[in-house]
Amino acid sequence: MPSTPQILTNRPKIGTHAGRQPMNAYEPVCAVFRKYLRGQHLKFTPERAMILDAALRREGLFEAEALIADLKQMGHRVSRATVYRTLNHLQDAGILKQVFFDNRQSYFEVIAGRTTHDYLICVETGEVIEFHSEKLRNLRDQICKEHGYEPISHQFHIFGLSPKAQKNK
Amino acid sequence: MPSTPQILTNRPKIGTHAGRQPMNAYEPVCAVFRKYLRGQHLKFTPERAMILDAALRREGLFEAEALIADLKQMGHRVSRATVYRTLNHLQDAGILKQVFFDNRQSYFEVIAGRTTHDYLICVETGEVIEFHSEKLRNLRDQICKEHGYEPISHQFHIFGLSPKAQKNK
DNA sequence: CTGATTGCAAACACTTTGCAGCAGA
DNA sequence: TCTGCTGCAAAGTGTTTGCAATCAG
Repeated sequence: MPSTPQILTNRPKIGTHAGRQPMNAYEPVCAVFRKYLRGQHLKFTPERAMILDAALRREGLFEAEALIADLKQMGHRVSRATVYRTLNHLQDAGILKQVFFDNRQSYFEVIAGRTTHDYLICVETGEVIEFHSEKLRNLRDQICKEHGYEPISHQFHIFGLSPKAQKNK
Repeated sequence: MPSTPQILTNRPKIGTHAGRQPMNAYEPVCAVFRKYLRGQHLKFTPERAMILDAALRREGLFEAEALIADLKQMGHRVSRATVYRTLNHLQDAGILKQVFFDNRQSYFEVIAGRTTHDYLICVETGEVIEFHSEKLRNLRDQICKEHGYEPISHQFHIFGLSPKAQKNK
């Protein structure tokens, strides 16, 4: 385990990696995470910092396995178990959202400091398009109100045929 | 395997069962299924008939395991494998829809001859409320149009706190 | 110091698959 | 008859868990 004490509040230093551009500033989100951990009497560890960092470098949806691969490629040795455990904490902290598309695995998406997305999935080609709709959000809140629910999050997946798939028919 | 030849086009006779009221006429949906099977050069078997029947007696969401339990309680011996295989066919035939809520299992819902639902899920109590929104459907079609997609189906899950859960806070 | 954390491997739970015998069409 | 179907048990897979050693606060 690399020796990275409080420095981890800054983005962990890594070698060349997967070539994804950082989408979020690491520091502010890390602060959120640390605050959450403190509130839960949990600890901020180098492993958790690395996992958060790797997640923030991702764009759009990703699977736990992909994150594990990223970490390995960055030269970080973190066990699967720790990644899964941390992903749950990041979710509870409101930094990640877990998305369910199929029954084989779940996906994650960074939500802290980003606009949330919904998905258009092509059932033929597997293409996934992200979109954001204010109308949808309003509709969601309205539906919650009608049932006395307090909205927390939602998932809206549309399955259909992409233009490409339609052409191939 | 009970001897139930073409009679299976009518609802299979079963003993007392879970006490759920049949929601769909069996015959018309069975006709759809048989047509689908014929088109795919697949066969209509007593097992498939029983599974379809059990599914149609269900209301709202159900898990594969629940269906297997229903079948057992009805005194039908059908293997897990056959149930899973048949659920896939029923989906392809447009009779069932598979729903993904969590990463542990998938759920199913009968859609043939029923209005489709979306769900409000309480993250505290696990309560699930079904609702239907024409507005949502229109929004879905509009979003598809914008991206050149041809809509097939969708899933809209809202996670939040039910009135009961809010009180407990 | 003390309780939370980590890695490892085993355990889990749902689902899929290979195969030999059976049975719709 | 000719495929497809069934049940069984084994294999798969993503995820979780128990445990002993380790570490953050």
